[in-house]
Amino acid sequence: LALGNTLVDMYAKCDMMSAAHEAFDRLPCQDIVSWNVLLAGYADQCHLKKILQEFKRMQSRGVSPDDVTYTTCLRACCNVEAVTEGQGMHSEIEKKGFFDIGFVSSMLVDMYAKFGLLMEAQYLFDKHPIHDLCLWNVLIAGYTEHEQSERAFECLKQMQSKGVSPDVTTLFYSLKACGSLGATDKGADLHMEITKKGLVEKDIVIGNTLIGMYVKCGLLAAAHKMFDILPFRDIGSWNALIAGYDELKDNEDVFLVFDRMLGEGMIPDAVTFILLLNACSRRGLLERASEYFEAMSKDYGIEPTAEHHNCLVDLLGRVGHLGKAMTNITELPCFSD
RNA sequence: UUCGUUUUCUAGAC
Repeated sequence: LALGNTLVDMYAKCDMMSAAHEAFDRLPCQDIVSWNVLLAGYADQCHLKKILQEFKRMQSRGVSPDDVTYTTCLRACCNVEAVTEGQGMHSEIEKKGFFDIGFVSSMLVDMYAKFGLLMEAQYLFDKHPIHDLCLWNVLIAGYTEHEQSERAFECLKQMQSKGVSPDVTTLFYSLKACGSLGATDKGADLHMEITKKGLVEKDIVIGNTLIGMYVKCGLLAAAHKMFDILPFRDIGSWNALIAGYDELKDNEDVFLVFDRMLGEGMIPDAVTFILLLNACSRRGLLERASEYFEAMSKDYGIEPTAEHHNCLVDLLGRVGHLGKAMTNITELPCFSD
């Protein structure tokens, strides 16, 4: 049975849900793990209805949900912002006494935080007996992502005073909080701490986040210096720098950064083109935008998404071509947004 | 055998 469960899990993780379901049906009997891996597959695919349906079905077959089941269902609710369903799961969790389990509670707090229901998130955090690193992180992330970075800092302080030391995730959000508050000094402190721990060498993402932090603080020179001292650079590093030049320089230097990037053999991604198109939009450069838009799919095989079209429509509107903007909108494969 | 937090873009107007 363990082997069969692994098979279902493998299909589910490859997003092959029909194969997963088939493998599931072929099992001699379905235990709690079988159901859990099936549900996890649907959770990742954002099929909430399907999940709730299977969740009911497992119970009607006499299998009662465990802590893993609830964490999975919460993740599904979180993914599709299903507040009511999430609250329903929450009350079942409390009734069955699963709340104290670390995985369950951090998912629960994370869900409420992502919904922007931070009072509820904080309340649950406070009443939880054990504040592990992950529970702190979801709370800090919640405050940071909802314009309450001061509170994020308070949490960070409290966390450290309780002897829990920040990990990479904590530092990501702390840097983000510095950015949105323009807290340059705090940012520089964190930078030192990160350097001391040798994390810049270990994790490119943290270096990229530092670039972003300096940009948000309006310090382009510092951002550029950070970029220069990175041990190596990925597309995220370049994108962060391009974003910085876009935001902090009114001239066309941002395009020079892009050219330099190409010169160094880095391949742009979808985000790069959103940045470039936005940069053109702000500067009213219709010609250049059209060139980038064309090059994107032609030279790099990146299919334009709604975001890319948004940039173009915005630009067309800005330079007074509302008619063309309309044409662009109506020509979209789908105009759901 | 199954579960939790992880960077880079996300405007404009007021």
